[in-house]
Amino acid sequence: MDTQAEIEDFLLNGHLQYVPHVSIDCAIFGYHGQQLKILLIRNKFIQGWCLPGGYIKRTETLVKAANRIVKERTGIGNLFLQQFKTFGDPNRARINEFDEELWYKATGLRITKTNWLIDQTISVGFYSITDFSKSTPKPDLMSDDCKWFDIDRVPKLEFDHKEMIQEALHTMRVYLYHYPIGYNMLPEKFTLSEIHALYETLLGKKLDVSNFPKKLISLGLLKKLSEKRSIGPHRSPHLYKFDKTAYDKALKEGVVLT
Amino acid sequence: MDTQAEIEDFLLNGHLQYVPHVSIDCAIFGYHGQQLKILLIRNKFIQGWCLPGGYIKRTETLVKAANRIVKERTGIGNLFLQQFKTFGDPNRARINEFDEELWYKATGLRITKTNWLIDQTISVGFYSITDFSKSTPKPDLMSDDCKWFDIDRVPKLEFDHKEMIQEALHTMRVYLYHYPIGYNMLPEKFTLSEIHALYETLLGKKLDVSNFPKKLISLGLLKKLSEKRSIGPHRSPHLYKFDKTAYDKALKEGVVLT
DNA sequence: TGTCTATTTCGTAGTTTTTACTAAATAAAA
DNA sequence: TTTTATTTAGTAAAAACTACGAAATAGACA
Repeated sequence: MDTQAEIEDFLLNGHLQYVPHVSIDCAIFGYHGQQLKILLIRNKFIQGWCLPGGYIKRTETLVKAANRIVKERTGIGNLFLQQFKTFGDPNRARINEFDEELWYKATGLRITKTNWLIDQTISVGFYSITDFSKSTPKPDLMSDDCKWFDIDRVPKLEFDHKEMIQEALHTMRVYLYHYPIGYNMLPEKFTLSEIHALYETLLGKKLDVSNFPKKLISLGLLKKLSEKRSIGPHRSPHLYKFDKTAYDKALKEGVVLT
Repeated sequence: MDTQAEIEDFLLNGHLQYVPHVSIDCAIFGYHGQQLKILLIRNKFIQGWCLPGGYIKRTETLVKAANRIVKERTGIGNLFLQQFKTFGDPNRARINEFDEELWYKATGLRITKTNWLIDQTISVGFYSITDFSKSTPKPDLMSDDCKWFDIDRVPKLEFDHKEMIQEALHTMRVYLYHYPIGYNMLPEKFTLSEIHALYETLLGKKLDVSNFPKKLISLGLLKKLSEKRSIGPHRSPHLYKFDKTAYDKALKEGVVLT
Protein backbone atom coordinates (compact mmCIF):
# COMPACT_ATOMS: atom_id res chain seq x y z
CA MET A 1 0.00 0.00 0.00
CA ASP A 2 2.26 2.77 -1.19
CA THR A 3 0.89 4.41 -4.29
CA GLN A 4 -1.80 7.09 -4.19
CA ALA A 5 -4.10 4.81 -6.16
CA GLU A 6 -3.74 2.04 -3.61
CA ILE A 7 -4.44 4.39 -0.74
CA GLU A 8 -7.53 5.72 -2.45
CA ASP A 9 -8.75 2.21 -3.11
CA PHE A 10 -8.23 1.36 0.56
CA LEU A 11 -10.28 4.34 1.68
CA LEU A 12 -13.09 3.80 -0.78
CA ASN A 13 -13.28 0.02 -1.03
CA GLY A 14 -11.39 -1.25 2.01
CA HIS A 15 -14.59 -2.48 3.61
CA LEU A 16 -14.86 -5.10 0.86
CA GLN A 17 -11.42 -6.53 1.59
CA TYR A 18 -11.29 -5.93 5.36
CA VAL A 19 -13.81 -6.59 8.12
CA PRO A 20 -15.20 -3.17 9.11
CA HIS A 21 -15.67 -2.18 12.76
CA VAL A 22 -12.88 -4.44 13.94
CA SER A 23 -9.19 -3.64 14.21
CA ILE A 24 -6.11 -5.20 15.71
CA ASP A 25 -3.62 -3.34 17.90
CA CYS A 26 -0.26 -4.85 18.71
CA ALA A 27 1.91 -4.30 21.77
CA ILE A 28 5.25 -5.31 20.28
CA PHE A 29 7.76 -5.78 23.09
CA GLY A 30 11.44 -5.68 22.30
CA TYR A 31 14.32 -6.82 24.47
CA HIS A 32 18.04 -6.50 24.03
CA GLY A 33 20.76 -6.49 26.60
CA GLN A 34 18.86 -5.70 29.75
CA GLN A 35 16.34 -3.31 28.25
CA LEU A 36 12.65 -3.85 27.56
CA LYS A 37 11.14 -1.61 24.91
CA ILE A 38 7.86 -1.18 23.07
CA LEU A 39 7.29 -0.15 19.46
CA LEU A 40 5.09 2.90 18.90
CA ILE A 41 3.96 4.81 15.82
CA ARG A 42 3.13 8.48 15.56
CA ASN A 43 -0.30 9.03 14.02
CA LYS A 44 -0.29 11.78 11.38
CA PHE A 45 -3.84 12.92 11.93
CA ILE A 46 -4.03 13.22 15.66
CA GLN A 47 -0.33 13.95 16.01
CA GLY A 48 0.18 11.49 18.82
CA TRP A 49 1.78 8.18 19.69
CA CYS A 50 -0.15 4.93 19.33
CA LEU A 51 0.32 1.20 19.21
CA PRO A 52 0.78 -0.18 15.70
CA GLY A 53 -2.47 -1.56 14.36
CA GLY A 54 -4.48 -2.45 11.31
CA TYR A 55 -7.52 -4.17 9.92
CA ILE A 56 -8.32 -7.82 9.39
CA LYS A 57 -8.65 -9.15 5.87
CA ARG A 58 -11.84 -11.10 5.28
CA THR A 59 -9.78 -14.17 4.42
CA GLU A 60 -7.43 -13.97 7.41
CA THR A 61 -7.50 -15.44 10.89
CA LEU A 62 -6.90 -12.94 13.70
CA VAL A 63 -3.42 -14.22 14.48
CA LYS A 64 -2.48 -14.11 10.81
CA ALA A 65 -3.60 -10.49 10.60
CA ALA A 66 -1.59 -9.65 13.74
CA ASN A 67 1.42 -11.37 12.24
CA ARG A 68 1.10 -9.35 9.06
CA ILE A 69 0.83 -6.10 11.02
CA VAL A 70 3.86 -6.94 13.17
CA LYS A 71 5.87 -7.90 10.11
CA GLU A 72 4.99 -4.68 8.30
CA ARG A 73 6.24 -2.59 11.25
CA THR A 74 9.29 -4.59 12.33
CA GLY A 75 10.30 -6.50 9.22
CA ILE A 76 10.23 -9.70 11.29
CA GLY A 77 7.81 -12.50 10.63
CA ASN A 78 6.70 -15.51 12.63
CA LEU A 79 7.06 -13.88 16.03
CA PHE A 80 5.61 -15.19 19.25
CA LEU A 81 2.13 -13.64 19.26
CA GLN A 82 -0.64 -13.84 21.78
CA GLN A 83 -4.08 -12.31 22.09
CA PHE A 84 -4.49 -10.55 25.42
CA LYS A 85 -7.79 -8.66 25.42
CA THR A 86 -10.42 -7.06 23.19
CA PHE A 87 -11.28 -3.42 23.72
CA GLY A 88 -14.73 -2.10 22.92
CA ASP A 89 -15.54 0.91 25.04
CA PRO A 90 -17.84 3.04 22.85
CA ASN A 91 -15.75 6.13 23.61
CA ARG A 92 -12.35 4.58 22.96
CA ALA A 93 -11.85 5.84 19.40
CA ARG A 94 -13.18 9.38 19.75
CA ILE A 95 -14.49 9.31 16.18
CA ASN A 96 -16.29 12.59 16.74
CA GLU A 97 -12.96 14.36 16.65
CA PHE A 98 -12.34 13.26 13.07
CA ASP A 99 -10.73 16.16 11.17
CA GLU A 100 -11.46 16.12 7.46
CA GLU A 101 -8.87 18.81 6.73
CA LEU A 102 -5.99 17.05 8.48
CA TRP A 103 -6.83 13.91 6.59
CA TYR A 104 -6.82 15.80 3.30
CA LYS A 105 -3.48 17.42 4.07
CA ALA A 106 -1.90 14.09 4.89
CA THR A 107 -3.33 11.94 2.12
CA GLY A 108 -4.51 14.38 -0.52
CA LEU A 109 -7.87 12.63 -0.37
CA ARG A 110 -11.24 13.91 0.69
CA ILE A 111 -13.19 11.45 2.81
CA THR A 112 -16.27 12.10 4.84
CA LYS A 113 -17.65 11.03 8.15
CA THR A 114 -19.60 8.29 6.41
CA ASN A 115 -16.42 6.54 5.29
CA TRP A 116 -16.08 3.00 6.65
CA LEU A 117 -12.91 3.97 8.53
CA ILE A 118 -14.71 6.65 10.52
CA ASP A 119 -17.00 4.44 12.55
CA GLN A 120 -17.07 2.73 15.91
CA THR A 121 -14.32 0.15 16.08
CA ILE A 122 -13.65 -2.72 18.45
CA SER A 123 -10.00 -3.63 18.72
CA VAL A 124 -8.43 -7.00 19.42
CA GLY A 125 -5.15 -6.64 21.32
CA PHE A 126 -2.17 -8.88 20.59
CA TYR A 127 1.29 -8.74 22.09
CA SER A 128 4.48 -10.08 20.62
CA ILE A 129 8.09 -10.30 21.70
CA THR A 130 11.25 -9.84 19.68
CA ASP A 131 14.87 -8.82 19.88
CA PHE A 132 14.58 -5.13 18.98
CA SER A 133 18.11 -4.97 17.58
CA LYS A 134 17.00 -7.24 14.74
CA SER A 135 14.07 -5.06 13.69
CA THR A 136 13.73 -2.26 11.15
CA PRO A 137 10.83 -0.10 12.36
CA LYS A 138 8.76 1.41 9.56
CA PRO A 139 5.74 3.76 9.82
CA ASP A 140 2.49 2.85 8.10
CA LEU A 141 0.17 4.82 5.85
CA MET A 142 -1.35 6.72 8.74
CA SER A 143 1.84 7.50 10.65
CA ASP A 144 4.97 9.57 10.19
CA ASP A 145 7.24 7.88 12.74
CA CYS A 146 7.78 4.45 14.19
CA LYS A 147 10.32 3.71 16.89
CA TRP A 148 11.20 1.87 20.07
CA PHE A 149 10.63 3.39 23.52
CA ASP A 150 11.98 2.15 26.83
CA ILE A 151 9.03 0.56 28.62
CA ASP A 152 9.37 3.01 31.51
CA ARG A 153 9.64 6.06 29.24
CA VAL A 154 6.55 5.69 27.10
CA PRO A 155 5.14 9.07 25.97
CA LYS A 156 1.51 10.09 26.35
CA LEU A 157 -0.58 7.73 24.25
CA GLU A 158 -3.76 8.28 22.27
CA PHE A 159 -7.06 6.41 22.64
CA ASP A 160 -7.00 3.58 25.18
CA HIS A 161 -3.50 2.52 24.21
CA LYS A 162 -1.97 3.17 27.62
CA GLU A 163 -4.41 0.70 29.13
CA MET A 164 -3.61 -1.71 26.32
CA ILE A 165 0.10 -1.68 27.16
CA GLN A 166 -0.63 -2.28 30.82
CA GLU A 167 -2.90 -5.21 30.02
CA ALA A 168 -0.42 -6.62 27.52
CA LEU A 169 2.46 -6.36 29.98
CA HIS A 170 0.42 -8.01 32.69
CA THR A 171 -0.73 -10.86 30.44
CA MET A 172 2.78 -11.35 29.12
CA ARG A 173 4.26 -11.59 32.60
CA VAL A 174 1.60 -13.94 33.91
CA TYR A 175 2.23 -16.08 30.84
CA LEU A 176 5.96 -16.00 31.46
CA TYR A 177 5.52 -17.44 34.95
CA HIS A 178 3.47 -20.33 33.64
CA TYR A 179 4.93 -21.23 30.30
CA PRO A 180 8.48 -21.37 29.02
CA ILE A 181 9.40 -18.74 26.52
CA GLY A 182 12.54 -18.41 24.50
CA TYR A 183 12.14 -20.76 21.61
CA ASN A 184 12.48 -18.47 18.55
CA MET A 185 13.63 -15.74 20.89
CA LEU A 186 17.09 -17.05 21.70
CA PRO A 187 19.56 -18.58 19.30
CA GLU A 188 19.27 -22.36 19.00
CA LYS A 189 22.19 -22.76 21.37
CA PHE A 190 22.45 -20.38 24.30
CA THR A 191 24.02 -20.07 27.73
CA LEU A 192 22.24 -20.10 31.07
CA SER A 193 23.18 -16.43 31.51
CA GLU A 194 21.45 -15.55 28.27
CA ILE A 195 18.12 -17.14 29.16
CA HIS A 196 18.45 -15.74 32.68
CA ALA A 197 18.92 -12.23 31.28
CA LEU A 198 15.99 -12.66 28.87
CA TYR A 199 13.64 -13.56 31.70
CA GLU A 200 14.92 -10.76 33.92
CA THR A 201 14.37 -8.24 31.14
CA LEU A 202 10.88 -9.40 30.29
CA LEU A 203 9.74 -9.77 33.88
CA GLY A 204 11.40 -6.53 34.93
CA LYS A 205 12.79 -8.07 38.09
CA LYS A 206 15.85 -9.85 39.45
CA LEU A 207 15.95 -13.63 39.41
CA ASP A 208 18.51 -15.57 41.42
CA VAL A 209 21.55 -16.13 39.26
CA SER A 210 21.99 -19.69 40.44
CA ASN A 211 18.52 -20.92 41.35
CA PHE A 212 16.67 -19.75 38.26
CA PRO A 213 18.73 -21.77 35.77
CA LYS A 214 18.66 -24.72 38.17
CA LYS A 215 14.87 -24.60 38.08
CA LEU A 216 14.80 -24.68 34.30
CA ILE A 217 17.13 -27.65 34.30
CA SER A 218 15.24 -29.50 37.00
CA LEU A 219 12.07 -29.09 34.94
CA GLY A 220 13.87 -30.83 32.11
CA LEU A 221 13.35 -27.91 29.75
CA LEU A 222 17.03 -27.54 28.88
CA LYS A 223 19.49 -29.99 27.38
CA LYS A 224 23.15 -29.42 28.20
CA LEU A 225 25.47 -29.58 25.22
CA SER A 226 29.11 -30.53 25.36
CA GLU A 227 30.13 -27.29 23.64
CA LYS A 228 31.16 -24.20 25.53
CA ARG A 229 31.33 -20.57 24.51
CA SER A 230 34.48 -18.49 25.05
CA ILE A 231 33.48 -15.02 26.12
CA GLY A 232 36.21 -13.61 28.27
CA PRO A 233 38.86 -14.10 30.90
CA HIS A 234 36.85 -16.45 33.03
CA ARG A 235 35.22 -19.84 33.09
CA SER A 236 33.36 -20.53 29.83
CA PRO A 237 29.67 -21.26 30.09
CA HIS A 238 28.18 -24.40 28.65
CA LEU A 239 25.76 -24.11 25.78
CA TYR A 240 22.23 -25.42 26.18
CA LYS A 241 19.30 -25.95 23.92
CA PHE A 242 15.62 -26.52 24.64
CA ASP A 243 14.39 -30.06 24.99
CA LYS A 244 11.60 -29.65 22.44
CA THR A 245 9.47 -32.46 23.87
CA ALA A 246 9.56 -31.09 27.42
CA TYR A 247 9.16 -27.55 26.10
CA ASP A 248 6.03 -28.39 24.12
CA LYS A 249 4.61 -30.32 27.03
CA ALA A 250 5.21 -27.34 29.31
CA LEU A 251 3.54 -25.03 26.77
CA LYS A 252 0.53 -27.31 26.75
CA GLU A 253 0.24 -28.15 30.42
CA GLY A 254 1.94 -25.21 32.09
CA VAL A 255 4.78 -25.05 34.58
CA VAL A 256 5.64 -22.75 37.43
CA LEU A 257 8.70 -20.59 37.18
CA THR A 258 9.48 -18.61 40.30
CA MET B 1 -37.78 -7.75 21.36
CA ASP B 2 -40.98 -9.74 21.21
CA THR B 3 -43.39 -8.22 18.76
CA GLN B 4 -43.18 -8.85 15.03
CA ALA B 5 -42.60 -5.15 14.46
CA GLU B 6 -39.61 -5.14 16.81
CA ILE B 7 -38.09 -8.16 15.11
CA GLU B 8 -38.52 -6.58 11.70
CA ASP B 9 -36.91 -3.40 12.91
CA PHE B 10 -33.97 -5.38 14.30
CA LEU B 11 -33.42 -7.13 10.98
CA LEU B 12 -33.72 -4.01 8.87
CA ASN B 13 -32.19 -1.34 11.10
CA GLY B 14 -30.21 -3.27 13.72
CA HIS B 15 -26.93 -2.10 12.22
CA LEU B 16 -27.79 1.43 13.35
CA GLN B 17 -28.24 0.42 16.99
CA TYR B 18 -25.68 -2.41 17.14
CA VAL B 19 -22.07 -2.66 15.98
CA PRO B 20 -22.12 -4.87 12.87
CA HIS B 21 -19.53 -7.62 12.31
CA VAL B 22 -18.98 -8.12 16.03
CA SER B 23 -20.89 -10.38 18.38
CA ILE B 24 -20.55 -11.67 21.91
CA ASP B 25 -20.86 -15.32 22.90
CA CYS B 26 -21.20 -16.31 26.52
CA ALA B 27 -20.13 -19.52 28.19
CA ILE B 28 -22.42 -19.39 31.21
CA PHE B 29 -21.26 -21.95 33.75
CA GLY B 30 -23.67 -23.10 36.40
CA TYR B 31 -22.89 -25.01 39.59
CA HIS B 32 -25.15 -26.56 42.14
CA GLY B 33 -24.49 -29.39 44.52
CA GLN B 34 -21.49 -31.05 42.96
CA GLN B 35 -22.46 -30.53 39.34
CA LEU B 36 -21.01 -28.13 36.79
CA LYS B 37 -23.26 -27.23 33.90
CA ILE B 38 -23.32 -24.92 30.91
CA LEU B 39 -26.24 -23.06 29.39
CA LEU B 40 -26.94 -23.71 25.70
CA ILE B 41 -29.58 -22.51 23.27
CA ARG B 42 -30.96 -24.34 20.27
CA ASN B 43 -30.74 -22.24 17.11
CA LYS B 44 -33.96 -22.34 15.07
CA PHE B 45 -32.33 -21.89 11.70
CA ILE B 46 -29.51 -24.37 11.80
CA GLN B 47 -31.33 -26.64 14.21
CA GLY B 48 -28.34 -27.06 16.49
CA TRP B 49 -27.01 -26.18 19.92
CA CYS B 50 -24.98 -23.02 20.46
CA LEU B 51 -23.69 -20.76 23.18
CA PRO B 52 -26.00 -17.85 23.98
CA GLY B 53 -24.88 -14.71 22.22
CA GLY B 54 -25.85 -11.34 20.89
CA TYR B 55 -24.76 -8.05 19.47
CA ILE B 56 -23.20 -5.03 21.10
CA LYS B 57 -25.16 -1.81 21.29
CA ARG B 58 -23.23 1.18 20.01
CA THR B 59 -23.55 2.82 23.41
CA GLU B 60 -22.45 -0.21 25.44
CA THR B 61 -19.14 -1.45 26.75
CA LEU B 62 -18.35 -5.08 25.96
CA VAL B 63 -18.87 -6.24 29.51
CA LYS B 64 -22.17 -4.42 29.73
CA ALA B 65 -23.35 -6.12 26.57
CA ALA B 66 -22.28 -9.49 27.94
CA ASN B 67 -24.12 -8.75 31.16
CA ARG B 68 -27.27 -7.91 29.24
CA ILE B 69 -27.05 -11.12 27.22
CA VAL B 70 -26.50 -13.24 30.34
CA LYS B 71 -29.37 -11.56 32.12
CA GLU B 72 -31.72 -12.10 29.18
CA ARG B 73 -30.96 -15.85 29.15
CA THR B 74 -30.75 -16.56 32.88
CA GLY B 75 -32.76 -13.81 34.49
CA ILE B 76 -29.78 -13.04 36.70
CA GLY B 77 -27.92 -9.75 36.56
CA ASN B 78 -24.56 -8.60 37.88
CA LEU B 79 -22.83 -11.95 37.51
CA PHE B 80 -19.09 -12.48 37.62
CA LEU B 81 -18.11 -12.01 33.96
CA GLN B 82 -14.76 -12.30 32.28
CA GLN B 83 -13.57 -12.00 28.73
CA PHE B 84 -11.58 -15.06 27.70
CA LYS B 85 -10.81 -14.86 23.98
CA THR B 86 -11.96 -13.34 20.69
CA PHE B 87 -12.71 -15.63 17.78
CA GLY B 88 -12.23 -14.50 14.21
CA ASP B 89 -11.54 -17.42 11.96
CA PRO B 90 -13.04 -16.41 8.58
CA ASN B 91 -14.81 -19.77 8.32
CA ARG B 92 -16.22 -19.83 11.83
CA ALA B 93 -19.74 -18.62 10.97
CA ARG B 94 -20.34 -20.52 7.73
CA ILE B 95 -22.44 -17.66 6.39
CA ASN B 96 -22.57 -19.37 2.99
CA GLU B 97 -24.98 -21.91 4.40
CA PHE B 98 -27.55 -19.20 5.14
CA ASP B 99 -31.02 -20.55 4.31
CA GLU B 100 -33.52 -17.85 3.33
CA GLU B 101 -36.46 -20.25 3.51
CA LEU B 102 -35.74 -21.45 7.04
CA TRP B 103 -35.42 -17.89 8.15
CA TYR B 104 -38.79 -17.02 6.57
CA LYS B 105 -40.47 -19.99 8.21
CA ALA B 106 -39.18 -19.04 11.64
CA THR B 107 -39.70 -15.28 11.56
CA GLY B 108 -42.19 -14.69 8.79
CA LEU B 109 -39.73 -12.21 7.33
CA ARG B 110 -37.83 -12.27 4.07
CA ILE B 111 -34.23 -11.16 4.41
CA THR B 112 -31.48 -11.52 1.87
CA LYS B 113 -27.80 -12.35 1.89
CA THR B 114 -27.04 -8.64 1.92
CA ASN B 115 -28.65 -8.17 5.33
CA TRP B 116 -26.26 -6.89 8.00
CA LEU B 117 -26.74 -10.07 10.02
CA ILE B 118 -25.50 -12.30 7.19
CA ASP B 119 -21.90 -11.15 7.10
CA GLN B 120 -18.56 -12.15 8.52
CA THR B 121 -18.64 -11.79 12.29
CA ILE B 122 -15.92 -11.73 14.90
CA SER B 123 -17.06 -12.88 18.30
CA VAL B 124 -15.82 -11.84 21.72
CA GLY B 125 -16.09 -14.68 24.24
CA PHE B 126 -17.10 -14.08 27.85
CA TYR B 127 -17.67 -16.60 30.57
CA SER B 128 -19.74 -16.20 33.69
CA ILE B 129 -20.55 -18.32 36.71
CA THR B 130 -23.80 -18.68 38.58
CA ASP B 131 -25.81 -21.07 40.71
CA PHE B 132 -27.94 -22.72 38.04
CA SER B 133 -30.76 -23.47 40.48
CA LYS B 134 -31.43 -19.75 40.73
CA SER B 135 -31.78 -19.20 36.99
CA THR B 136 -34.76 -19.23 34.67
CA PRO B 137 -33.40 -20.13 31.20
CA LYS B 138 -35.21 -18.42 28.35
CA PRO B 139 -34.58 -18.80 24.57
CA ASP B 140 -33.94 -15.73 22.46
CA LEU B 141 -35.42 -14.57 19.16
CA MET B 142 -33.30 -16.96 17.14
CA SER B 143 -33.68 -20.05 19.31
CA ASP B 144 -36.43 -22.44 20.34
CA ASP B 145 -34.83 -23.95 23.44
CA CYS B 146 -32.48 -22.89 26.21
CA LYS B 147 -31.32 -25.22 28.95
CA TRP B 148 -28.49 -26.44 31.15
CA PHE B 149 -26.25 -29.35 30.18
CA ASP B 150 -23.81 -31.22 32.38
CA ILE B 151 -20.37 -30.07 31.35
CA ASP B 152 -19.38 -33.61 30.38
CA ARG B 153 -22.56 -34.24 28.40
CA VAL B 154 -22.57 -31.31 26.00
CA PRO B 155 -24.23 -32.17 22.67
CA LYS B 156 -22.62 -31.49 19.30
CA LEU B 157 -22.22 -27.75 18.95
CA GLU B 158 -22.44 -25.46 15.93
CA PHE B 159 -19.76 -23.06 14.64
CA ASP B 160 -16.63 -22.91 16.80
CA HIS B 161 -18.59 -23.10 20.02
CA LYS B 162 -17.01 -26.35 21.20
CA GLU B 163 -13.61 -24.67 21.08
CA MET B 164 -15.12 -21.67 22.87
CA ILE B 165 -16.27 -23.82 25.78
CA GLN B 166 -12.85 -25.45 26.06
CA GLU B 167 -11.11 -22.08 26.08
CA ALA B 168 -13.60 -20.65 28.56
CA LEU B 169 -13.20 -23.61 30.89
CA HIS B 170 -9.44 -23.37 30.70
CA THR B 171 -9.39 -19.62 31.36
CA MET B 172 -11.88 -19.99 34.21
CA ARG B 173 -9.80 -22.68 35.89
CA VAL B 174 -6.53 -20.82 35.53
CA TYR B 175 -8.25 -17.79 36.99
CA LEU B 176 -9.59 -19.86 39.86
CA TYR B 177 -6.08 -20.93 40.87
CA HIS B 178 -4.87 -17.35 41.00
CA TYR B 179 -7.75 -15.34 42.31
CA PRO B 180 -10.36 -16.02 44.96
CA ILE B 181 -13.86 -16.51 43.69
CA GLY B 182 -17.04 -16.86 45.66
CA TYR B 183 -18.09 -13.36 46.53
CA ASN B 184 -21.59 -13.09 45.01
CA MET B 185 -21.46 -16.82 44.38
CA LEU B 186 -21.92 -18.00 47.94
CA PRO B 187 -24.32 -16.64 50.54
CA GLU B 188 -22.80 -13.93 52.71
CA LYS B 189 -22.17 -16.46 55.46
CA PHE B 190 -21.04 -19.92 54.45
CA THR B 191 -19.27 -22.97 55.83
CA LEU B 192 -15.84 -24.24 54.87
CA SER B 193 -17.51 -27.26 53.27
CA GLU B 194 -19.55 -25.01 51.03
CA ILE B 195 -16.63 -23.07 49.63
CA HIS B 196 -14.66 -26.30 49.35
CA ALA B 197 -17.48 -27.89 47.31
CA LEU B 198 -17.76 -24.80 45.08
CA TYR B 199 -14.09 -24.97 44.19
CA GLU B 200 -14.18 -28.73 43.61
CA THR B 201 -17.14 -28.34 41.29
CA LEU B 202 -15.66 -25.52 39.27
CA LEU B 203 -12.18 -27.03 39.05
CA GLY B 204 -13.54 -30.49 38.35
CA LYS B 205 -11.11 -32.12 40.76
CA LYS B 206 -10.76 -33.18 44.37
CA LEU B 207 -9.22 -30.80 46.86
CA ASP B 208 -8.05 -31.95 50.27
CA VAL B 209 -10.92 -31.59 52.69
CA SER B 210 -8.70 -30.26 55.46
CA ASN B 211 -5.83 -28.51 53.73
CA PHE B 212 -7.82 -26.48 51.21
CA PRO B 213 -9.87 -24.54 53.77
CA LYS B 214 -6.73 -24.11 55.90
CA LYS B 215 -5.04 -22.48 52.93
CA LEU B 216 -7.88 -20.01 52.50
CA ILE B 217 -7.72 -19.16 56.18
CA SER B 218 -3.94 -18.82 56.22
CA LEU B 219 -4.21 -16.37 53.32
CA GLY B 220 -6.51 -14.31 55.50
CA LEU B 221 -9.33 -14.46 52.97
CA LEU B 222 -11.90 -15.77 55.43
CA LYS B 223 -13.17 -14.40 58.70
CA LYS B 224 -14.50 -16.91 61.21
CA LEU B 225 -17.82 -15.98 62.75
CA SER B 226 -19.02 -17.11 66.14
CA GLU B 227 -22.20 -18.56 64.64
CA LYS B 228 -22.57 -22.18 63.67
CA ARG B 229 -24.97 -23.94 61.36
CA SER B 230 -26.88 -27.05 62.42
CA ILE B 231 -27.02 -29.44 59.50
CA GLY B 232 -27.23 -32.93 60.87
CA PRO B 233 -26.29 -35.45 63.48
CA HIS B 234 -22.68 -34.38 63.77
CA ARG B 235 -20.45 -31.51 64.76
CA SER B 236 -21.84 -28.20 63.44
CA PRO B 237 -19.58 -26.22 61.14
CA HIS B 238 -18.64 -22.64 61.87
CA LEU B 239 -19.86 -19.95 59.52
CA TYR B 240 -17.33 -17.78 57.73
CA LYS B 241 -17.47 -14.72 55.58
CA PHE B 242 -14.95 -13.16 53.23
CA ASP B 243 -12.59 -10.56 54.59
CA LYS B 244 -13.42 -7.99 51.92
CA THR B 245 -10.11 -6.15 52.28
CA ALA B 246 -8.01 -9.28 51.86
CA TYR B 247 -10.34 -10.55 49.14
CA ASP B 248 -10.03 -7.37 47.07
CA LYS B 249 -6.29 -7.33 47.57
CA ALA B 250 -6.08 -10.93 46.35
CA LEU B 251 -8.22 -10.08 43.33
CA LYS B 252 -5.86 -7.26 42.49
CA GLU B 253 -2.54 -8.89 43.24
CA GLY B 254 -3.29 -12.57 42.83
CA VAL B 255 -2.80 -15.50 45.16
CA VAL B 256 -2.01 -19.15 44.62
CA LEU B 257 -4.57 -21.74 45.57
CA THR B 258 -3.37 -25.29 45.20
C1' DT C 1 54.59 -20.41 33.70
C1' DG C 2 52.24 -18.58 37.53
C1' DT C 3 48.99 -15.31 39.44
C1' DC C 4 44.77 -12.47 38.95
C1' DT C 5 40.02 -11.57 37.67
C1' DA C 6 35.42 -12.28 36.32
C1' DT C 7 31.98 -15.40 35.74
C1' DT C 8 29.84 -19.94 35.78
C1' DT C 9 27.99 -23.39 38.34
C1' DC C 10 27.87 -26.79 42.13
C1' DG C 11 26.65 -27.70 46.82
C1' DT C 12 24.19 -27.17 50.85
C1' DA C 13 22.06 -25.43 55.08
C1' DG C 14 18.10 -23.22 56.66
C1' DT C 15 13.48 -22.06 55.86
C1' DT C 16 8.92 -22.34 54.19
C1' DT C 17 5.23 -24.71 51.99
C1' DT C 18 2.80 -28.68 50.77
C1' DT C 19 0.99 -33.14 51.52
C1' DA C 20 -0.81 -36.92 53.83
C1' DC C 21 -2.71 -38.57 57.47
C1' DT C 22 -4.45 -39.03 62.55
C1' DA C 23 -7.40 -38.10 65.92
C1' DA C 24 -10.25 -35.09 68.77
C1' DA C 25 -14.62 -32.52 68.91
C1' DT C 26 -19.42 -32.58 68.63
C1' DA C 27 -24.61 -32.34 67.26
C1' DA C 28 -28.35 -35.01 66.63
C1' DA C 29 -30.42 -39.50 65.95
C1' DA C 30 -31.17 -43.97 67.71
C1' DT D 1 -25.95 -43.18 76.52
C1' DT D 2 -24.24 -44.76 72.42
C1' DT D 3 -23.73 -44.27 67.64
C1' DT D 4 -22.74 -41.82 63.51
C1' DA D 5 -21.23 -38.45 60.30
C1' DT D 6 -18.71 -34.58 59.73
C1' DT D 7 -15.78 -30.73 61.07
C1' DT D 8 -11.47 -29.27 62.17
C1' DA D 9 -7.08 -29.11 64.84
C1' DG D 10 -2.69 -31.09 64.80
C1' DT D 11 1.58 -32.91 63.06
C1' DA D 12 5.23 -35.59 60.76
C1' DA D 13 7.38 -36.18 56.51
C1' DA D 14 8.36 -34.67 52.05
C1' DA D 15 9.17 -31.30 48.80
C1' DA D 16 10.28 -26.87 47.24
C1' DC D 17 12.40 -22.58 47.74
C1' DT D 18 16.03 -19.27 49.24
C1' DA D 19 20.31 -17.49 50.21
C1' DC D 20 24.77 -17.80 49.85
C1' DG D 21 29.54 -19.74 50.00
C1' DA D 22 32.95 -21.71 47.36
C1' DA D 23 35.03 -24.46 43.66
C1' DA D 24 35.98 -24.37 38.70
C1' DT D 25 38.09 -22.17 35.00
C1' DA D 26 39.40 -19.28 30.65
C1' DG D 27 41.87 -15.69 29.40
C1' DA D 28 44.71 -11.41 30.73
C1' DC D 29 48.87 -10.09 32.26
C1' DA D 30 53.33 -10.09 34.54
